[in-house]
Amino acid sequence: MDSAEETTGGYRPWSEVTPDAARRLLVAAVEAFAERGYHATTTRDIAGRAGMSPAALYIHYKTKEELLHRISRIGHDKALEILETAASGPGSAAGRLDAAVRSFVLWHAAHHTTARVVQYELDALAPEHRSEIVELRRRSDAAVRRILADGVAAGEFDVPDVPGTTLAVLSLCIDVARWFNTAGRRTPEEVGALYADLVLRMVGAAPEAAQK
Amino acid sequence: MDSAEETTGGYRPWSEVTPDAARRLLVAAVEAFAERGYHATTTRDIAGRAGMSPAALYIHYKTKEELLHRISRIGHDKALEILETAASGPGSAAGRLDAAVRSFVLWHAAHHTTARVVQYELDALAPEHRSEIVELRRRSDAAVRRILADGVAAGEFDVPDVPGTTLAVLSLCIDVARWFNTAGRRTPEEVGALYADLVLRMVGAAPEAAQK
DNA sequence: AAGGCTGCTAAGCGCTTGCTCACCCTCCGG
DNA sequence: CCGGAGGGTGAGCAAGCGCTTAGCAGCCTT
Repeated sequence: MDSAEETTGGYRPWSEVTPDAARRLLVAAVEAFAERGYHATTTRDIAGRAGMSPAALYIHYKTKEELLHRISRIGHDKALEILETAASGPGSAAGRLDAAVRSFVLWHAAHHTTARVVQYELDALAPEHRSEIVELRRRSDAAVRRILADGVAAGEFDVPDVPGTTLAVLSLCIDVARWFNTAGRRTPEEVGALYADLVLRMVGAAPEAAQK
Repeated sequence: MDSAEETTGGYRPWSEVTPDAARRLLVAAVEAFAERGYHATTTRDIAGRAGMSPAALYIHYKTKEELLHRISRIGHDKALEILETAASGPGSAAGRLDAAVRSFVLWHAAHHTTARVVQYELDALAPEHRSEIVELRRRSDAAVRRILADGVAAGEFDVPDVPGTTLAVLSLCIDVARWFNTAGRRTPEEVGALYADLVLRMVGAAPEAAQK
C-alpha cells in the first residue's frame, strides 16, 4: 500500500492529530475508507493497517464513526481554507477564480484518497456531525459564489445563473476525487490547470483575464 | 417512500425485468442502495421494502451482488444509449453536444436515485461484472470524445485537450446524480439546459451554433 | 381428484461485525 | 523499590449479516 501521495508536497498532513498512535490509526482509516467505503471497512482492517490490535482503536476513538468525523472535519476545514484564501485574495475576479479552481482541484487530485472519504462518505456521519459538516460546505459554496458575483458586477464574467454555475463549478472540482488515479497520465498540477481554463470559459472570461 | 420520479416521464423503467416480484425487489433495491449505499443495505431491508420475506429475494436473484449488477447493467445500457443516440445524430457538432449533455443530465436528474447507484456503487461489483460495466463506460467516453473531435475538425470548437475535456464533461454530468434533489428548486429540464450551455462554453462554441 | 410445479415463508445456520473487558506491559516521580 | 497512570493486548459477547433449507399454499394440467 503506497501512501506517498499523502506525505509529499511540502506540508505534513494530519500533523494536528496526536498522539502518534491516534494519527497512525486515522491514516489507516483514510486509506481503508477510500478503498472500500466506510460501511465495508471493518475496525479490524483499520487496526491491522496501523499494526495494532482491534481493541487499540477504542483507546483513541469512541466509535468508528468518530474516526470518520475527525477525517471529514479536518478535510473540510482544509478545503474551505483553500477556497476562502483564493476568494478573498487580491486581483481580478478572473484571477481569483483561476486560483480557486486550480488549488481546489490540485488538492482533490493530490490527496484524492482523503478527498474521496471527505466528499463521498457524508451520509455515513451521525446526524449532528453531518449538519456540522454541511455548514462548512455551505461556506465553501458561498466563497465560490462571491467570486462569480464579483466578476459579474465588474463586467468580467457573463454568467446568467450564478447559483447554478457555482454548483456546477464545485461539482466539477469535487468529482476529481472520484476519478483521479495516481497511475493515470495527468499530474495534479496539469488537471488543476486544465480545469481552471475550462471554468474560466464557462463564465465567459477571456483566458488572458486570469493574469491578475 | 415516494418513487414518483421513477414512474413519470413517458417511458416505463424496469419494464424489462420480469416477473413482477423480481421487478418489485429490484426497485426496492435501487431505493435502498441509493439511500444508504450497497454495503449498508441489508437483504432484509430490500425484501421488507418489497413487502416480502428475506428468503424471497433468493428465488429471483442468486446473491445481493447480482441485484446490483442487474441494476448497474440496465442503467449503463440506458446511459450509453442516450449518449450514442446524440453522438450519431444529424446536425452540427455543437447541436449534438448540446443534445448529448442535455439528455444525459436530464436522465441523471430525473432518475437520480437509479443514477446514484449506477454511478457510485461500481466498486461493490464482483471483478468480472465490474469489467463488463467498465467496458460500457469506455464506450460512453468514446461517444463524447467523438463529438468533441468532430467539432474540432470542423472548426466549430476550440478544445486544446480533447481527452481531458471529455473526462470533465462526463464528470460534470455524472456528478448531477450526487447533488440533485427532487426537493430542490430546479427541474431536471432546467439543469439539462444550464449544463448544455456551460459545456458549449467550455468547448468555445458560440451559443447560437447549437441550433442545428 | 390427483399430482406436480411455482412462489413464497418461518426458522435458523455459520460467520462477521462493532465494541468491551480483564489483564499486562513500560515508564516515572517519590 | 514502589505504585499508579497511560497505552496496549487476547479473548469474547451480543447482535446482525448473507444465505439455505424444509415445508406449504395456490394454481395448472391431466
